[in-house]
Amino acid sequence: MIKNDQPKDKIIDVARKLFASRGFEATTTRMINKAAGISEGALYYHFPHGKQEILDTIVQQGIESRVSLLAVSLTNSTTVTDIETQMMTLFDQLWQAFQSETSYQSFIITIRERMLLSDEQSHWLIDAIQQIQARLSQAFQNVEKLALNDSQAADNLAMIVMSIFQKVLYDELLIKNQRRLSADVRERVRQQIHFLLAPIQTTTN
Amino acid sequence: MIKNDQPKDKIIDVARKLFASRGFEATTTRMINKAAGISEGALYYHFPHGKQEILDTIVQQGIESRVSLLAVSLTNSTTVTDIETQMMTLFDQLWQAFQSETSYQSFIITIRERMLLSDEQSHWLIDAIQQIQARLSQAFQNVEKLALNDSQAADNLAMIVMSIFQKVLYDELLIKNQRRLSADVRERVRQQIHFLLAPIQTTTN
DNA sequence: GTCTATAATAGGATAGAC
DNA sequence: GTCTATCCTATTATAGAC
Repeated sequence: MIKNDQPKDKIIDVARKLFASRGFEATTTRMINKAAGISEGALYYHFPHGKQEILDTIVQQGIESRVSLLAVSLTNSTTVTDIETQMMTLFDQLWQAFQSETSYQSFIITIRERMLLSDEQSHWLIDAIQQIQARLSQAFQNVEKLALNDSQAADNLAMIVMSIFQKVLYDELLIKNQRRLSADVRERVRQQIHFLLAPIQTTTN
Repeated sequence: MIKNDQPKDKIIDVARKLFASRGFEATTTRMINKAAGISEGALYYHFPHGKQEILDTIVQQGIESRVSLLAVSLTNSTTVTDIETQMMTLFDQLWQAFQSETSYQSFIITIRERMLLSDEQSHWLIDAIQQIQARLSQAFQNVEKLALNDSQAADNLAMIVMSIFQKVLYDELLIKNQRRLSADVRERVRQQIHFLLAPIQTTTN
């Protein structure tokens, strides 16, 4: 994360912080100006359309950054030694995409100000989750160790895994306002994954 | 739902609608006055502390109403004929708690304006879900048909079931702004529940 | 208990100098 | 490209008549 000292980036940076902590409507242009160390007029030079344009820029940047972070790699191999471990790696990668202050803030803003955004902008998380889910389902089908009857079963398994992950994301980030992943929460996820996968693994481990 | 015509209730009613659709900060007292058909001064007679007091009242009422709606009944019997059916009934009950316009609106407000609320107020959903989860775990242990090794397993199963439900609630209500439960979404939940329970049911059906 | 009128302030946005 | 000064409107909240 290169801190660009250009005023435009500075404005985005302080505005993101303010929008995340106080909300878009409660943040005034004067607050942004003061925090960015610029004057009343300068803001409208960089963002002629004012506050809304700053919001759009923040949301758009955030989505782009997370989309690339969420392009997770799943080893499609049939010789996976530990599927559970791989699932936890996937979970950690997912969590990682919301770890940096910037990611976290723009995530909060994107969810909370959804009525000010386009459907496209507010649906990004569901879309991203669905894409990972599809690739997860594919990966499950290629794992011979799993006793899955058909592609429908793989779909269901992938959906359940993503539900477990997503519940944690929503609860911790959105409701509890908790950016750090506690060992406790992670352990509970691990146990659920273990419980879920154990009965459908073939006995020849 | 008795529509009370008292001005105080009318104010709460229109404010809830406005807060849900436009957000708290973007809603002015003038909008509320106009929509409620009262004058500038009347609002401050009923709510001396202004907008924030209205918000608190709405959130508090919403939590109380949902807490009672979420006091779901689980038949603790060991002779359950169809556990899957019972899970779907639970899901429908859960969904029902957010179905009425009033419930839906105050839910949206409670999540979105969480920075203006106390931790207690914003944690209610997680707490409610956890309570249902605990009773669900207990119920699972009492069902002989399920091949659950220990209480830990029942906990995990209950957590996974609630994750499946909660993901749907968040996605549909919060992100998609979709209050009606589509048959498609419900069917996907049913399949996941089936997939989850099938392998751990004893063969002697 | 509800009204009208208005005070006091803060909001977004712009003009024009430098 | 950045500043100061300011316009215009909207905001919350109150005073005082009825």
